[in-house]
Amino acid sequence: MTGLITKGKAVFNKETEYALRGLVYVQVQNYKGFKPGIAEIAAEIDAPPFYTGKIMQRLVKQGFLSSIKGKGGGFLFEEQKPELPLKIVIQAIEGTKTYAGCGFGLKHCDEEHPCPLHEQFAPIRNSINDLITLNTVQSLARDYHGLDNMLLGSLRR
Amino acid sequence: MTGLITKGKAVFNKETEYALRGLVYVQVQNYKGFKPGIAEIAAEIDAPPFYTGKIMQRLVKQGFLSSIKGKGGGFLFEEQKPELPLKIVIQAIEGTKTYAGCGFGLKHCDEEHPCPLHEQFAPIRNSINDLITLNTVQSLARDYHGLDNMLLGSLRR
DNA sequence: ATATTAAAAGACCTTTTTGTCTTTTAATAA
DNA sequence: TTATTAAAAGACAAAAAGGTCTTTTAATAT
Ligand code: FES
Ligand code: FES
Repeated sequence: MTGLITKGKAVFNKETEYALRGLVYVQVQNYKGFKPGIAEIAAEIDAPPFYTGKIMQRLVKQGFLSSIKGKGGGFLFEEQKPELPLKIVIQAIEGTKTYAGCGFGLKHCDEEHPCPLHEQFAPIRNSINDLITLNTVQSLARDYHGLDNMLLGSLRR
Repeated sequence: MTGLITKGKAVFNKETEYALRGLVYVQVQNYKGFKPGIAEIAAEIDAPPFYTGKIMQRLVKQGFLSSIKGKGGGFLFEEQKPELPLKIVIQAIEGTKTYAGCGFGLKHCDEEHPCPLHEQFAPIRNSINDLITLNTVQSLARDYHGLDNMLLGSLRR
């Protein structure tokens, strides 16, 4: 039997999660003067190493960050580049229609053609959009300042 | 090349969308005294007919609604049953952890171990949970009262 | 130059999701 | 009883997501 009672869905897909965590980790290390490599990134963000490599390479190809091959190489953000909103990354991976459509799955979503969920759902969707627009890889990396581990017990004050 | 720039992700997966729309459509028709069949449901909710059949059957097996075989048959909600919150359906299909975890994909999500998104994300997640807990198949069906088409131009007043 | 290091490219594979279709079972109608 | 109708069951398959691994390319160090 397939379908009912599966594992449970996250907000973003795995590739997006790994990409976001990877980018933030790179920026955290960059702020400390380091350029992490794939093996280190994968270990620190708890992602499959080879898959992490593939994802990081895609991000470089998209121009989100730079990489250096060979000894002493790794990944880094060019300092002159503007901050990178999470939304840009998410949409590059999941498509531009992410969190833009009707929660009920209808073709059109607007005030003229609202589904029964629209009034309650639209503000939530707007909040999500604000969240991923206002937060950047850099702002999250700054939040991690001074922490040695991204994965557990992060921002306790 | 795979991965970057895909189609775009909806809030729920397809099976969940079809299930929710199908259930609401059945309830709308029940309120009018009809018991729709698979072909009609699929057409009205804009879903693949065979897949719709499979999904409706799973929902029956889960006990969310009843079905009657043979001539004059179709799907119906037993009137004595309590209203069915969307969340129950969603979790039966997508798993109980849906919209429960960290938006950043971390293993733990609580006030003691917040990721940099937690403070902004947790209230949004709570709103989503409220939305799918408070709205039921029946409440949405009542919202559709008097409408002949679930798919376009629905609740204009 | 040569060896070493590390990312890039890309082939390949597994699992999950989504979807199709045929056969079987149960109900009703003639 | 027989034909018809419609859901149930389940095999099968295509597409997408997730993941692995090998080979190639580019940089550095000796
Ligand atoms: S029409 Fe459904 S959320 Fe806007
Ligand atoms: S810890 Fe990330 S959302 Fe709560």
